[in-house]
Amino acid sequence: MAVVTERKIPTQGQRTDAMRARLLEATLDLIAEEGWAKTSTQKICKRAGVSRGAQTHHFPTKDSLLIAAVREIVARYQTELDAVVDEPPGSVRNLEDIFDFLWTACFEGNLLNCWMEVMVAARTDFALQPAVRETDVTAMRSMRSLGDTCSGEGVIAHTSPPDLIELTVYLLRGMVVQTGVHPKKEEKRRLFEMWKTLIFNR
Amino acid sequence: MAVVTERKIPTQGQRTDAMRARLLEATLDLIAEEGWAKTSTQKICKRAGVSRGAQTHHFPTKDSLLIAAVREIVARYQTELDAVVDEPPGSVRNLEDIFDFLWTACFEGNLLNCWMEVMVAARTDFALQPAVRETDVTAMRSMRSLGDTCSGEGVIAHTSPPDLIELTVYLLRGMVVQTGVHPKKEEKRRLFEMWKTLIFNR
DNA sequence: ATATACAAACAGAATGGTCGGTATGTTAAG
DNA sequence: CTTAACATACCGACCATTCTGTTTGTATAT
Repeated sequence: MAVVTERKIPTQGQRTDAMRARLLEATLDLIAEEGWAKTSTQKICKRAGVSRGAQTHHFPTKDSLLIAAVREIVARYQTELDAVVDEPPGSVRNLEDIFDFLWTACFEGNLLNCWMEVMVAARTDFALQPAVRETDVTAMRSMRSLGDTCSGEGVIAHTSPPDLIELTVYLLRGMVVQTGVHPKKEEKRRLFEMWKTLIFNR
Repeated sequence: MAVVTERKIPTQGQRTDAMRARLLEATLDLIAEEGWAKTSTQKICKRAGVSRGAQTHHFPTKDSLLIAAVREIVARYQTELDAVVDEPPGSVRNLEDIFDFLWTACFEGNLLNCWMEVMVAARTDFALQPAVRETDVTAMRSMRSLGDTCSGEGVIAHTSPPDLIELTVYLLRGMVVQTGVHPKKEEKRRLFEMWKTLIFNR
């Protein structure tokens, strides 16, 4: 009844949060390392150090766990995005800098690899498709909006910064998939610089 | 021993060829419809109307069948490519026409969907990776070489037609993956036209 | 006759889901 | 404050299904 500021034993809410976080972390690791298809609930439990009973308690079905993982992926990506938005507070952003951020966000870490796994899987998994479509639409909208407030330098007729950003996102996604089997990153970097040249250096 | 020109009963070579073709056809259909992960040997046999014994005879392991399917996919794509190369015999090709061909080759049929399934799967499937890498490299080389003999119009400093083609391939691959969960093809078409504008109309 | 093409049954492993049981946390009455 | 009643967290085993690969047997082509 009295206000208890410190707790020695974890409350149930904390326990659920911790358990869900551990399961999601293991799920994302497995998707990144072994791919979507080989990610089974049993492996997830083993990796997370969680009993199968606990997993089924928090996520009754495999789909519910995977959908939660999908949302976790885009949530983390959105976090990276927000950090960029807030970095220069109020300053005018450079479209070229946004391109470079998209590049690093694509090739640092394995979030994008996870996301490509998810998108390809969702094409033929109708239970997964709504969540993937919804999250991808909002993420794409966030990235496009990065171009709303940037300076208009390098803009050519009939091209808007948001459209250029979306184009770049597709380009980078195509690159990152191919990198999975043929990791020549420098070659991709060269082509990406050429793409920037086409836009900015006329 | 005598030369037999007509055969009422199929020779063994014909039988094997027909059986392998049926199995590969069913495999490609399944990859396109249900995705790589859900493509099992049992479903393949059922769809091809082939007993499991026959399948294991021609493809002792699942990997051998899938690798054959991988090669079949690029072989069919290469066929489409060759048709374009031979179409205007000796004439100078237009780079913009090549772009349009890449677009249609990407969004007509489901070969590209199959290929994206394969590439994503190969990232974490080391048994598959060599075949996928090899076939992808040769296919990319073929596509790049389409730009060798084309007219140089629209070429900007430090950009060569082969490089522009490779960039376009990555872009289209990123688009086709996203189309699997969000089939707004007209929007992609609009962006693709913008892409061409950036390259050709300065 | 012999090698190949095909068929069918079987084995062993892995998967996702369900279920009974136990421990721990939460709440409210005495 | 204690304690009883309840809700939630967690555990491990079981089940039916599906998977790949092997093996044994039969038919057909050479």
